[in-house]
Amino acid sequence: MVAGDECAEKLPLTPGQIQRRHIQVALYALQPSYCLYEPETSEEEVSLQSMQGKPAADDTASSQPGRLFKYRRWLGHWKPEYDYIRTETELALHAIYSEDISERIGNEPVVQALKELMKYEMAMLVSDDNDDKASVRTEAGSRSTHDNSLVYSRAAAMVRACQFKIDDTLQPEEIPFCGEATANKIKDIARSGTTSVLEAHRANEVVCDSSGKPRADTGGGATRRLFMQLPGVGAKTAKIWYDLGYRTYEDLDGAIDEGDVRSEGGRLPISYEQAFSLQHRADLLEALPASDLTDMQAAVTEALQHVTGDGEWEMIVVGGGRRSLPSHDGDFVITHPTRTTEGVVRLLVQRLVDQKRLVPAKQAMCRISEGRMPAHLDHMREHVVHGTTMNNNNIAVDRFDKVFGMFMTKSGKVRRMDLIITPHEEYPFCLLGWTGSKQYLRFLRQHAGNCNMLMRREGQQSCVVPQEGAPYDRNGKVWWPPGWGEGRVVMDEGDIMELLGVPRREPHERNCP
DNA sequence: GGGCTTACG
DNA sequence: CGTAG
DNA sequence: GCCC
Repeated sequence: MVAGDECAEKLPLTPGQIQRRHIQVALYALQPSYCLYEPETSEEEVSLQSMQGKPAADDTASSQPGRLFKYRRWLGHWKPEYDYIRTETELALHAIYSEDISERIGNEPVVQALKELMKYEMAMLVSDDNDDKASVRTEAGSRSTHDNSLVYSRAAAMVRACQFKIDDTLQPEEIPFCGEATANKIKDIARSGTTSVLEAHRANEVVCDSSGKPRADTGGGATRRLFMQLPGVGAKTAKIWYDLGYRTYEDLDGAIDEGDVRSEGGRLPISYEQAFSLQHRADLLEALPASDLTDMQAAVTEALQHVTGDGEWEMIVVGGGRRSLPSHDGDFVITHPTRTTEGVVRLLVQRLVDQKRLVPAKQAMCRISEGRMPAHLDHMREHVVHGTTMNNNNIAVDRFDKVFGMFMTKSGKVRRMDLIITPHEEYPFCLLGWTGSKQYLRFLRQHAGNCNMLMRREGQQSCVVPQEGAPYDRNGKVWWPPGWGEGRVVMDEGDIMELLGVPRREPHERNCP
C-alpha cells in the first residue's frame, strides 16, 4: 500500500488516465483504415485534417490508394477497401497462412527452402563482442544475420500465403517483402529446388553475400544447426563446439565418455542441461504423438487440483500444436475462471517433480519465470507523460508465469513441455501470444505499432481493450470501431484482431513459418 | 537512414 | 547465454 | 534485405 501511494505521488497521471489516453491514441490512428468501410466518415476525416491545419497531402502522398493492388494475384482476391490499406504489413494480415493451401498450390517446397535458410541464419547469429561498427557497415545491405533471418522469415510467409504457383518467371513486385535479391533466390528454388547459399550451408561451407564476398563466421552451418536442435544449446555454444572440431552428436558422446569435458579439465564445454539433452536426443527430437499431449494434460491437471484443491482449471494446447502442426514440445496455457493464479507456478512444479513427471532443475532444463515487468510499466508511464508513443508494441509473451521443463511420459520418454499460467482477464491475449506463429505475431505487432496501438495489458490496465472507458475521436466524441461499443469486452482472440482492424484468423490460418 | 522484440533466469 | 511465441 |  505504501509503495502504491509513493507511486501515485510520483506520477502525474492515474492508471485510469493512462489507459484512457492510450485507447484514444490507438483507435484514432486506426480510424483511417476503418473509415474506408464507411465512406462518409472518410470525408469527415479529410476535412478534419484540413481544419487542424495538417496538410492532407502529406498522407495521400506517402500512401496512394491502390498502391498494393499489384499484390492481388498473391492474395488471390481483391476488395475495394483494400485500396486504402497503407502498408505491406497490414495487407499481410489479410492473407491466410495455411500449410495445406500452399501444399495444394505447389509452393510448399519453396516455403521449406526459405525456412531452412532462415534457420541457418539463426544458427549463424553469434554476438561478436569484438566487432566494431565499421565492419558492420562496410557492406550495404545485409548488416547482420538477424536481419537476414527476418528477410527469409517474411519471404517464407509470403510464399506460403501466395495464391498462384510460383515459377522462375517471378517478378519482385508480385509478392510483398520480395525485392530483387529475394526474388532471385525464390526463382532458383522454384527452378531447381535449391539455391547456392542454401547448398553452401548444407555443405558446411562459408557463405557469400549478394556482392560475392565471403561472410565472416559462416562456416559449418549444417553442423551448428544440428547442435542447436538440442534444448539448452544456442548459436554460441553450437559455434564453440564446431570450432573445437566436433561434427556429430556421437563426437560429443565420445568426449563425455572419455571424460574430455571442461568441468573435468578436458576440452568440451558442456553444461549438465546440455548433457541431458544430448543423452535424450532421440526422444527430444521426435515429434510428439497426440497421446503425449493428453498425458501432459492429465498430469498437470492432477497437479493443479492437488496443490489448489480446485478442479476448475482450464488447460489448452497452444503453440504449433494448436495451429495443427506436429510439435517437438507440448505448449499449454493454463487459466482459472475465478481463482487467482498468483503463486501457482511454484506449487505446480513442486508437485510435478514429486510425482516424477517433471525432471528436477538439477538434472535438466527446468526454468520457472514469473512475469511482472515493473520496468515496462514505468516505461509506459514515461511515454504517456511526455505524450509520445511507444515503439515496442508487443503482444506480450513475457508477462505470464511460466515453466519450461522436461516432462516424463508414462511410456518413459522425455519431452519438452511449456506451461504458461495466466489470469482469466488476460486469457485471450495469452492465447494469441502463445499460439503464434512467431511471424504472424511480428506482423500483428508491427501493424499495431503503425497504428500507435498498444497491445499490452498490465494488471487492470487495458491498452487495447476498451472495457474500462470509451475511446474518443479527434473531436473528443466517443468513437468505436465497427461493432464495438460501451460495455463490450474482449472475449477471445478474434476480438483483439477486430480491434486492430485485421480479419479474424483461426490458429491453422496463422501458420506463417 | 532507422527499424526489424523483450524480459527473465 | 538461452528461452518463448 | 526490405519497408517506412
